[in-house]
Amino acid sequence: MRRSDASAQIVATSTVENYLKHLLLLAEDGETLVPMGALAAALEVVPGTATTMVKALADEGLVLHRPRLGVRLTPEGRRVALNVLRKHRLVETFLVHVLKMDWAKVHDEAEQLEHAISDEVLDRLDALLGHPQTDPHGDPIPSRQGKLHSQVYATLATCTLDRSVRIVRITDQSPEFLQFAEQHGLQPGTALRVADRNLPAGLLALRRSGSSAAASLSLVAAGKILVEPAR
Amino acid sequence: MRRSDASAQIVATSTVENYLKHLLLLAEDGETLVPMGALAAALEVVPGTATTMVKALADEGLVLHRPRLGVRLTPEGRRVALNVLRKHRLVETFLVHVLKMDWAKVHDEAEQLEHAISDEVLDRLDALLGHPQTDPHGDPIPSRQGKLHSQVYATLATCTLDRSVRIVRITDQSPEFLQFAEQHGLQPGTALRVADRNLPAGLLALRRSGSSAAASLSLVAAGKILVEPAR
DNA sequence: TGATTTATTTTGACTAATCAAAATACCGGC
DNA sequence: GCCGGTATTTTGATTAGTCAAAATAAATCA
Ligand SMILES: [Mn+2]
Ligand SMILES: [Mn+2]
Ligand SMILES: [Mn+2]
Ligand SMILES: [Mn+2]
Repeated sequence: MRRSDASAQIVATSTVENYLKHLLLLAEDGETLVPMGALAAALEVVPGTATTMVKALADEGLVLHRPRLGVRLTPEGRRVALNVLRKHRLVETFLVHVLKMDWAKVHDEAEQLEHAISDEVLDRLDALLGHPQTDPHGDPIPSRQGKLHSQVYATLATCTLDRSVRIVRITDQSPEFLQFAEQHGLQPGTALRVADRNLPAGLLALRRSGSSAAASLSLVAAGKILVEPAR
Repeated sequence: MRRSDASAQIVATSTVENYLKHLLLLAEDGETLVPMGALAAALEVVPGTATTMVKALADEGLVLHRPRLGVRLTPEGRRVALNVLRKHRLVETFLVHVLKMDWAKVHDEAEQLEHAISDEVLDRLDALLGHPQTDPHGDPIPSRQGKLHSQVYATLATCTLDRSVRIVRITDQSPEFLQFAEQHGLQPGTALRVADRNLPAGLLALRRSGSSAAASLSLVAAGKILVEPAR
């Protein structure tokens, strides 16, 4: 007795939710086929496990499995995935802005909470936080209607030299990197410019706006920091 | 490689946490043996399932199983159970006081969240809420140190006639009863008195303090409302 | 005491999720 | 068109948690 009309709420286990969410993160557009190995790596399971699970998800109509080629979300799977991602990012925002938690710790916390909060709590959190567009790391929060407005940005590794830019997003969510970024004041909102790039050395020099303080950063790290033109 | 010293955090699944929490609720003192059937009923599983699970918990040192007599928490099991109960009741308090949710709905919500929040989030919620002693239903919140101060109260069914009393706790957590109680202003803090008791009819008449409004209540319902002398 | 009822435990089977390791398909190079 | 390497799938086994139904123990009644 399976239901699949629009009104029926899918009852997904947290394992299923995690598979769908990671598929969304690995192919935001929803068209690209995600290779099984990439999905398995993201979920930290062996490839065989991912294959088995994906076939089950395909039976439920949540994903499309092209054997040996890859897997992608169906519209229904995407709907569920967007809702989980919205919970994840709103929870992170709550933890940082209301509970004042360290932004380096909230990802792991939200990894659990995203499966435990109801849609009603989600809505109320959203209202309490003033309907934020992005989470503390600058990651866009899917709208209630399932729109994920994901722009393409330059990074500190690619932006124009000596042009003032503002940090909009940190793409490396690991506690280590976030801790490091915070210590150097590299957070969404920070205005700065790249004073110099030394490609052979793989280094670049930063200058904070309205301050003479300088800092240097590796090209690899710089590539994880998305920016937009300031002002 | 099992650890069981004080510093080691037990890694309990949410199933295990639910078993331990319900054992605590069924025998707050921690001495009484809980019959297997009572535990199974509370968890909504068949008795055989409870027996199997209890034997596993006994192997982990979380409960003491006296075959055919019943089961009770060990000190270690009680420690875990108190922490889960603290999470449950602080989450309920947060949902009502901060997110303004209906007090009839928060129990089911907290049933999931109690397994998803970390001890750090717990502490921060506690601070945000001003270290509350009781949840919205008047249920006592175990302290961080694991003290559960559970007083013995009179109920509206047993308290002195025509003496002004204050509601301190509603023991029936079902949405239906809580909804009903709210509609009649029967919430912790409410001051009132029992104007009359008609035992044969199983009815009693209430009079709200500072108002001439009267209401009648069944004895069964009245027994679920705990009160203390007002003032 | 013996029979009947009730509570508990045991047994066997099932589902979801996982891993290890073997089998298979596909790729690029020659 | 075969060969070796890589990615994927398949197979078989394991763990946590559950139920149905049979077996057993204990309590109650005659
Ligand atoms: Mn998760
Ligand atoms: Mn984030
Ligand atoms: Mn629970
Ligand atoms: Mn409560």
